[in-house]
Amino acid sequence: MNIGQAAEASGVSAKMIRYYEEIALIPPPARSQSGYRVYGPDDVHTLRFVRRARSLGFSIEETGALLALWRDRSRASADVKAMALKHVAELEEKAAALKAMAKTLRHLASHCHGDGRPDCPILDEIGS
Amino acid sequence: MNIGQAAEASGVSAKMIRYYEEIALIPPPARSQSGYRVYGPDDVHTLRFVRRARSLGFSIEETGALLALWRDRSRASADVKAMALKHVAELEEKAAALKAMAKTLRHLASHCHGDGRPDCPILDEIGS
DNA sequence: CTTGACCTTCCAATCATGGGAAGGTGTAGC
DNA sequence: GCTACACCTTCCCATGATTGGAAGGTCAAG
Repeated sequence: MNIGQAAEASGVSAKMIRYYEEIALIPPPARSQSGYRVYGPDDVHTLRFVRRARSLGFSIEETGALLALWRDRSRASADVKAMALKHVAELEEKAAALKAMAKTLRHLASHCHGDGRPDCPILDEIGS
Repeated sequence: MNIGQAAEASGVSAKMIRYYEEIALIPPPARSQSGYRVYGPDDVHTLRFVRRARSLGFSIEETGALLALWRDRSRASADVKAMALKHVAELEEKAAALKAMAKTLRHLASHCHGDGRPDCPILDEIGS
């Protein structure tokens, strides 16, 4: 299958497939006589793995590490678990930061009349 | 005061002050005879406003809009409140997305032995 | 009058992705 | 066989916010 069909089948855009190949996240696929990239089911499988890892918030570099673990049949599951839990902690930290921002801002907004008058504690507070 | 002192006083790095000026988020300051940027207390005040808006998660573009509202004494507080609440919603959406990722991953990790054996449901699930 | 801390501009890199140009290829219909 | 169109190739550029560094000018203290 060509890159467009692999994109369709994996949920990774053709652009990104080429990019992942360029940065060596995935191996270069076979080529047809005319130079077209040719993908097989295993390649699509790998691409789907990458897409899911990315959708779980892993960076491309982390995704590469996960891929290596995925392909290494002899790795210890403890390695994978450690990486996952470290990532969970990072995700929760980021989520908490965003929620703290939202909380602060919602608090400020609750003190703002929100009518036609110009006085607004939100801006007053940001600019104080 | 020079840019280094303005950076110190505002909490915005000298690099970013120059960048904000370049993209016209803030007005160009006065210049000394030798070409050094010269900042006054109002400039520092503006920079501090920018820093706080950024720390509340507003993009630079949104920060520019807030700055315009801040300087416009005749704006309606409703405009500010609407913008703030829209931003709160976006922040909460992003936080929820991160938490969903964390939850999924924590769930996967809870089913992983995390010992020396190779079988690991985390990778199995990502790659299925 | 030298040293060191500061300033200037310019250029490049980061991370992940998308957009588009210029040109080659594959296939369907006529 | 020719034409149209969808697809492929590589290459360069843009995003958003920030940091890093190089090359060179300025200022103040010793």
